[in-house]
Amino acid sequence: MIEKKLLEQTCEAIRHLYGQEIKPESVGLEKTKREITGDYTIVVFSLLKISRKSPEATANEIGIFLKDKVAEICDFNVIKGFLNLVLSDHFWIKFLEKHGTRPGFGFQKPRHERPVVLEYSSPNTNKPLHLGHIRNNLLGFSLAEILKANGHKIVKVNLVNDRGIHICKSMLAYMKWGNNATPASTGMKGDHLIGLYYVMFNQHYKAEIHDLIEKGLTEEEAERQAPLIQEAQDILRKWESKDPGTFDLWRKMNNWAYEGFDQTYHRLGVDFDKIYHESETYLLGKKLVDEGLKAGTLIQKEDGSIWADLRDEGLDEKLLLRADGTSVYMTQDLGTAQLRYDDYHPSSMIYVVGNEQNYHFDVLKRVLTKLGKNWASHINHLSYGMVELPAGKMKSREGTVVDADDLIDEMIQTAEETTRELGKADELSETDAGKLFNTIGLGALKYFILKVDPKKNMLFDPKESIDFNGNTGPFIQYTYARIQSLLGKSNEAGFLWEDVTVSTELTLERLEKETIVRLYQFQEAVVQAGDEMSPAVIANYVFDLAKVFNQFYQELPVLKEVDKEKVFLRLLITNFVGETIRKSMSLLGIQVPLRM
RNA sequence: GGUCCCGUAGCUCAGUUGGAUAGAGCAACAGCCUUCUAAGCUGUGGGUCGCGCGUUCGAGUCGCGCCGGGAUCACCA
Repeated sequence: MIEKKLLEQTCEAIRHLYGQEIKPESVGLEKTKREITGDYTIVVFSLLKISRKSPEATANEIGIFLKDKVAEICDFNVIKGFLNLVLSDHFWIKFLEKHGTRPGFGFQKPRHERPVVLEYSSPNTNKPLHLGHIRNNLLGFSLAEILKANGHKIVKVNLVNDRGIHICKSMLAYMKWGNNATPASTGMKGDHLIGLYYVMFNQHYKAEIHDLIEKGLTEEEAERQAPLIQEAQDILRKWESKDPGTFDLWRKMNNWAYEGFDQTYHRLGVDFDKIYHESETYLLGKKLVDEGLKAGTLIQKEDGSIWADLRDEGLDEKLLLRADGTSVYMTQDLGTAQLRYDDYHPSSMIYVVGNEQNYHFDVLKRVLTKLGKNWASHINHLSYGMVELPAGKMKSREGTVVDADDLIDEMIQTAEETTRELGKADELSETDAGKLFNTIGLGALKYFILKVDPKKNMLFDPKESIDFNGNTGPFIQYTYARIQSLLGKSNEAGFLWEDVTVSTELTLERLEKETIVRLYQFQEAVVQAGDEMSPAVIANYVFDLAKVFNQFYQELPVLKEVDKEKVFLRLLITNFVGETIRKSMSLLGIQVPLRM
């Protein structure tokens, strides 16, 4: 709001000084760099054509006008073409008093009526979740929180890919070598048990291919003719014809997977409002395709298969329905999109899906548009990059994946070791200590993943990358814990700081002001994160805030000051920083401990 | 080959609608616990922002062309 005022008054200054009208948007207003005195900077280079004076003279004239007209500006300085405006301490202190104790700060945006449907996670039921899913789940959950903070209603949706050849492979291996094992009989998580058979299938399948190639077949022939894959396809056909035995096993094994997933989701702290199953929705797309064919927007080839012709849009033809009438991936996604639209009439539909499917979503939107769905333009793909390991890429078939549950265990264990080493768990009960290790371990993991720009591929080094010092979750949690301790101490010491008000003459020290300025910018960071669909904005913001506060904490006494107003002011800042850290971290799905 | 994404310090990453001397963390080295939690703070060293050309008062940021890495272009999902 102060920005708006500065922009308007700058226009006023130009009208007054040079007799020309310009638009507020065309004024170059930005935050002053940290090393330079000032809070806001107006870049005047673009105004030189109007002023017909040197950059320094122009900046000076505008500065004089603004200082005179805007009460909040107490001073200004000019460096080359940069007009640095200094806002008064009084302005910042008033801001602190107004917002410092209000818990909802940063969330004053108007509510939106229509919801946003946000799909994330979307697991396959034939193997457990891995590191890639963790990035997906954390991004999805965090984005939901950020959008909520921006006034949106959110429907979190999970689309479970519970049918197809992959689950049949696990089923086949189980029938052959499973010995009726169950999660209960083996003590394994259901999804891990199923994953075991998926790996088993691939091992035997690979061996069969190898043998067939020895016998003189080409690789392609071998892959197609191996008995195991043919048996798996047979199971798929039985499933599609609803063969009772196959269907029962399918249901049983899928339920194991769901139980396993639920545990992992619970540990990660993510949840869903609605779960769609592809087995229930995969037929719906066919109807859309039929309608498109009748309307003449789709084409049918001689063998009966149906296609969308996207060549005049720079893409290729895309198969939508096989010759035998069965559906493909795109068909299903058309159907689920329509279903989702009918269910919620959302203002937008967001899909959190890896960037390897960029093309798929491009095509999905175009086909829906072709089918006359004008809401297709409201589909957004939050495309995130792969998580790479130091050893190379993750390949599920080659066993070079990082299992989600293992990773979480490892993080919590490392947190425990480090915490005990520092002697911080000594005074805690077993349950409290356990909770703390959990909070720290998961905080480290979540922050590490979320601080990276989603669209970029990222490197995950389990040994070295997970640290508890520096730009990490635990560092921010630690800052919060110290703040809580400090506030507790202030209560013990009997500071009735809610009764005090700060006089207008009080001046801010550099670190106080820097901290307040960052708090002021918090709301903007939330909006930006929402627009860019990037929790990384929040993560990097809150680290910056915590870092500045640690300096503040180190250099400025908070409770030892004699001046009661100073104590009050610093407690106000401390409390405000604490609240902002808590809120920011909750937008990332990260908990903060009261002590650590 | 077509399309899309990425390339910033030894490593992992930030870098606001193009702005001032490109920033953090890790790692290395040197300091700071009798003082609100040292998972902290301060300091030092470390850069051809992949390369080139262009746009302009000004380019890590925008445009074009190269180089390098990745993804995708399936009757898999």
